[in-house]
Amino acid sequence: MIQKFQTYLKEKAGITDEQFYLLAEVLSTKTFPKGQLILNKGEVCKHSFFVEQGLLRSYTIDEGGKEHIIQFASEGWFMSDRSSAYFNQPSDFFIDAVEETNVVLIDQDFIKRASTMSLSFLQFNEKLLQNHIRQLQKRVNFLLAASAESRYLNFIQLYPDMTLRVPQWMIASYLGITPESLSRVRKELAKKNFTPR
Amino acid sequence: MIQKFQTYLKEKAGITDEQFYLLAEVLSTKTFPKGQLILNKGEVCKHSFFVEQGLLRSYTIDEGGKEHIIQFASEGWFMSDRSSAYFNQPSDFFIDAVEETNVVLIDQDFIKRASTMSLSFLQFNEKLLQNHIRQLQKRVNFLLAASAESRYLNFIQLYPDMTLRVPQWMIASYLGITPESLSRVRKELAKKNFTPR
DNA sequence: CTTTTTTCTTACCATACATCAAGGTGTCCA
DNA sequence: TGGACACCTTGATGTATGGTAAGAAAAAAG
Repeated sequence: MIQKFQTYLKEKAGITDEQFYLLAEVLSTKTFPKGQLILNKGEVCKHSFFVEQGLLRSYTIDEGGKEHIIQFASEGWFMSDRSSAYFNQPSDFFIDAVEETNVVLIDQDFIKRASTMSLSFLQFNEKLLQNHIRQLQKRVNFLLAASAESRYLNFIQLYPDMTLRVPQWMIASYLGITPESLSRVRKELAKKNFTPR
Repeated sequence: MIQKFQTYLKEKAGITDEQFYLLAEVLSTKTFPKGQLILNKGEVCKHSFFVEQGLLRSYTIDEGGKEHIIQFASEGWFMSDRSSAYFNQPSDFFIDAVEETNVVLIDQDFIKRASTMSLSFLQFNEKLLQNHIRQLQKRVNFLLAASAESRYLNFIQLYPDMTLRVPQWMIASYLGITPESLSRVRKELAKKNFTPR
């Protein structure tokens, strides 16, 4: 199943159906059951995963054994350890499937082919990187500046779908607080008659 | 003064002296006195600044009037609001000069010319973006996972020069703690006979 | 369905870090 | 050269968030 990916590339990167047909040679898909580990820390990340259906997360584990979620990716998003793939270095983090997930596997070969084939793909790729930087910078700023409560409010505004699909303790981990604290934050918000959804 | 920039481009991006000569047309330099505001929040960032000499910082200011430092840039580093420049959007943050600073002004025109002129420049540019992402991701991870003390230790290890040139309250701001807390963290480290430098 | 496991909540207490306030040290420059 | 100003330190106290533990609720498994 690579439909969404094809549509995505057509809309965002100007890849025609003919071009996609040629590129598809080096594409494959894979389905991971819920909970499946996809990238282990220390491994070199060989692929970027485009999520057709399902939900992935990347995370680190600290010395105390605590998980810290770096990123989620649901339908129409990419997941990868970019640094690991690009610099061919062991990955700093783990990737696994939060739900059963169907992905398109994208390797360096695909990127090269697509870049040579289409200028707009090259530009699209840069745009992806620029967007990633912007998103990370905003997150750093929030972690520096905002309270647990406003980080949570920001999260549910940015990712309303995640809020419904992901267990709360993962959201807490993404926000940099404990599940207990998030529970308390939500209780406080409820008091102030805040209703999500 | 654009010597360092020329050397930098030669070494890192494979730009020859002849190429540089051609590109230099669209370059200019500027010197900012200590404390000078270079980019105001809300302005569109038109340039990337290559620091020849001196030190810049970018930061946000929250509703409470508190500053949060996003990044430092000393000799041989770039400073910019990439997102603002790339997406032509108002900047989210401020940039100013921590010391008197001499910069090379780089605009989109330069990037375009250099990219057309040299494939290796194009690649170099992507590498810059990839590096930026890696650095930001590590920072997010530290903010999620590490205590004030270990964030500080990490900082002085990564940026020993900054530690000497930048007032402590700015380091505290970068780390996401108050100057008072940083002072106490240092006191504790001194007790454990930790000696920087 | 019933059982088992995971997730969420709540209460109590602990702690890291913030805030406020004051005093000390250095640096700049009039 | 002396005082204004920026920076750093320290102490007393406050607060947001963490840790632990237990039970409730929900979800997954059998």
